Amino acid sequence: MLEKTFDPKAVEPRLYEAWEASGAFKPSEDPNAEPFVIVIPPPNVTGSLHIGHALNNTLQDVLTRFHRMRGKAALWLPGTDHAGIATQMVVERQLAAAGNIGRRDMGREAFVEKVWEWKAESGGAITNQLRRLGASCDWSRERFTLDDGLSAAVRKVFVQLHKQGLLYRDKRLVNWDPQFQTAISDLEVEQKEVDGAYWHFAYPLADGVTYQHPVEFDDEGKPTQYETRDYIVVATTRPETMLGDTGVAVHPSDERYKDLVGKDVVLPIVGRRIPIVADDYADPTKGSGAVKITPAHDFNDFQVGKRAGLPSINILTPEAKLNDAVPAEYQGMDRFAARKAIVARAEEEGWLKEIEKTRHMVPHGDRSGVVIEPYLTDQWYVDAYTLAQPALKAVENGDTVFEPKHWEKTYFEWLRNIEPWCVSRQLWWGHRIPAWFGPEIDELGNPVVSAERPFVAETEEEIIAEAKAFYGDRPIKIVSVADLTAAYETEPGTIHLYRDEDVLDTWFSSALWPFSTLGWPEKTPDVARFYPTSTLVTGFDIIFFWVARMMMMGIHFMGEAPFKQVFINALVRDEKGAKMSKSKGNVIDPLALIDELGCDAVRFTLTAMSGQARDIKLSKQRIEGYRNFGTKLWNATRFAQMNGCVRVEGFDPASVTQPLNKWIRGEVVKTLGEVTKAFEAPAFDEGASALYRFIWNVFCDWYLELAKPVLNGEDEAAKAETRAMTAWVLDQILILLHPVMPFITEELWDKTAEEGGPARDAMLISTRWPEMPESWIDAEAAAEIGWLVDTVGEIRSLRAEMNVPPSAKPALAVVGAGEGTLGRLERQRDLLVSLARLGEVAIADAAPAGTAPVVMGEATGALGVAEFIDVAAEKARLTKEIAGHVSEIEKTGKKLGNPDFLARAKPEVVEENRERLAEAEAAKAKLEAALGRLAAMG
RNA sequence: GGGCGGUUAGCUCAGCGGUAGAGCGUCUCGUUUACACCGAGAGGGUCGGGGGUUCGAUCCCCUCACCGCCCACCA
Repeated sequence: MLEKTFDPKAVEPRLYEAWEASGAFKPSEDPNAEPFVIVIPPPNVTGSLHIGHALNNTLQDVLTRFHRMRGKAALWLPGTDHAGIATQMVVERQLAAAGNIGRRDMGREAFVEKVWEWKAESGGAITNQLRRLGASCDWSRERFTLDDGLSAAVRKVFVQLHKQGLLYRDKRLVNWDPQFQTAISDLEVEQKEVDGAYWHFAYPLADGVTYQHPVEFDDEGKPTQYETRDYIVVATTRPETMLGDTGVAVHPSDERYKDLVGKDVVLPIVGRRIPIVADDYADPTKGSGAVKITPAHDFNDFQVGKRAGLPSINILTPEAKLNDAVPAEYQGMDRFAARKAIVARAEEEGWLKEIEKTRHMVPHGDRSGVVIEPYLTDQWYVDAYTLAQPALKAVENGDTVFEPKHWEKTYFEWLRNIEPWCVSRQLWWGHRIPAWFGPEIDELGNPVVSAERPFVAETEEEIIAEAKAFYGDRPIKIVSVADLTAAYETEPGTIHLYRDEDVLDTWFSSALWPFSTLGWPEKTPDVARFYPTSTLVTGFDIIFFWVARMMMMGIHFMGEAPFKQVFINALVRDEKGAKMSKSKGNVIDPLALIDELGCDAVRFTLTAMSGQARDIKLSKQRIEGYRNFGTKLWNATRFAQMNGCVRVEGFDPASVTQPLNKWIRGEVVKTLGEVTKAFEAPAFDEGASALYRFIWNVFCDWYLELAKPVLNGEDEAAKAETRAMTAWVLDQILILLHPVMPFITEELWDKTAEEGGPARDAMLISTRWPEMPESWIDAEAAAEIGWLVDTVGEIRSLRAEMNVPPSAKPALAVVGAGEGTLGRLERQRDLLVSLARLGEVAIADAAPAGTAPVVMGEATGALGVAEFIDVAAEKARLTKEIAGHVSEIEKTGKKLGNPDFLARAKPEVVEENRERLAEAEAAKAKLEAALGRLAAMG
């Protein structure tokens, strides 16, 4: 006999092990089985499971289990990401906290060693947590972005893209993170609104030039008064950048400055003469209309500088301190200290014209949190524009479909405006770029050590070969950067190549995930069988970072989009709707919830709430509700057990004769259809609610209650049929619920087999999803049980309203029953008596005195409640009910009285309304008759 | 500035062209041998405002308001 409640803690680890040991997590090797493939969004290898992972992975597991049960070769491929910058940051912090020397002092090799140590220490945590979630991943195929196979894929992709001209080295402005001292991509920049100011500076004109500047205007905005100026005003939010100014731009059509174009200003502090240029970028309506140009430290200015032929002067070190390109007194000064110093000096020297306080957006590194500097460096770029075109097309033409569909707009928006992707990072933890540099060759064929020439190949042998082709007969040697200077001196005739120090953006390797994990570039059976994958389940926050890039790389290298469907799941928030964060302390730990309420409850909650394609506000109360749902199922099974509802070998649901059993059979068919459709879509919430409704509100509330009198009755045939049916329905419930609540269902699958009946062929996880014919839905049985349920509901409601004590068993007289109703009444009499707690049930010609009316379809029941009747209360009740019918009659009557409605509405709608009107009129008549009798009595 | 999403019962949300729904909470009743992590019943909404289309609008269109998010923007 089952315990009173399910004990998840005792069961979960045991079942998980049993599943894994059985090989159920591996895809079927049946060559005829259609593949169903999901690649996991790889969590950070050193991370731990948060509620967002729990949601995302629950949905993936629901899909995987569902399709596995449907007979597909289901593969859920797990793995982890090395998460370059994030992991490096964690380890650096740990080193600092432990009072260790920093990474730069430690050196690259030692530092990377430390990171691997940290990975070894904490790397298993996240995958073990996925196991606790019940994730049925094929662990035998687990991958890590830095393992050998994936690293080979990364090298191959880098080299091929380079060969195809889709990956190149370029000197341009990048988003520079001064804390990590690396370039980051546009996506890793977060705009934050901060308090700032526009500082208006007067730059003096060179050579004594002056001009007339308008200072007063009439109503039409025409200048009425001018003043003579020997300076031009520019405004900036970053005063320190003025040290790098190489020009001032005005709009070509700006009358105010027309005569100044071509003239110079003398840059204060620096004393450099810089030209005033005309450029469309300058907006006459903003500020003074003149804008200072710092090509080396501003993205717009860089473009202006290019067009106007202005030089770029870099004034910053990688730490964002002023470098030796600025006057000595500012060298080595931090950028923010320099800002203050320059403003102070401007004020002192009288060229600070105005300070305009403002709030504006400033770029910050999403990991470091520090202000990003545009910085001029050599980096590797991917030609994202070219790769984006087929990726756009694949979604436009439906090869890949987003669910919900509106996310496609987001995807399109980004890809249509895509910029070159900077993929090199000045970090140590990641895939080292397979590029080596040698000296450039001048016109005379002599090496120029000061100019780098890149060679790109997968191996050093290939590099040497390429270098030979380029440098001719000279001896060629690969050395480390550290040894480079010494090598030049000791081996002057030799060409020295050294490897690029940088690593690749983490997302570069993630972009290959759907095929690199299958073994590509090797031609493995997995690549052939499992690419492209079926559904990607992920959050909208990484559509750009990851989804779009996988689409680009997948199509480019595999010739086919990596997924047929992209399911975007919501973001989980706390119950007040706030984003969870450690600093706010509102983080919900899924593992704590699993400990407390069981994995199944957490999974069901997340599944049920996943319909919200935006925010999920998670509350513990909700999870408790679904824990209760599990208990309900547990106890229903327990009830079945207590009543000998054992599975019967060869039982055929088509053979049942009892209306009750025919009815529940039809309900099972309907539920199977709903759940199957929902998980195929997928529309997880719909599947969850169909299951919940059927199991609790249909099976427990009605079928089992209606089965009780049968199981306690004398009719042995009906009893046997109902027992077998109950066991069968329970089996179907376990199967349908298994993808969402795998543990409790598997446990019950096992326990119910202990009570006798045929042995189980397999664990539930490996059991096939059923198929049932529509013909199992019996309309007559459904109508009969529907009638019974309605009648019971009516009587219960009436009893409650009239305060009939639960122990009282009033008689029921049925008036006006036709042939059909009499038959139903005969067949369902026992159940009606039992569920409505009635005494005698008789057929009568008229309602006896002292009864209250009950609508029973065409017939009327007269419930003998004389002793409980409070005439006034009953009058009020009847009057209220009649009023309800009257408003219904009015509404429907009005509709049916409208010729336009009759002419234009669909016939079935008109018919439905006619029926509704007739029913309401009949019910009203019955109740009015009862009210009349009551009046006569009272 | 551009875009996306939202506004339905006290709360959290379904529904998305033909009688307004669920869960939780609230109130009343209940020791009917599965379950109090339960059962029975009840109350509770002019579906954000205003227009329009339609025989009919919570649902489609327009518009306004408010909330949230994404992208762009540091003169």
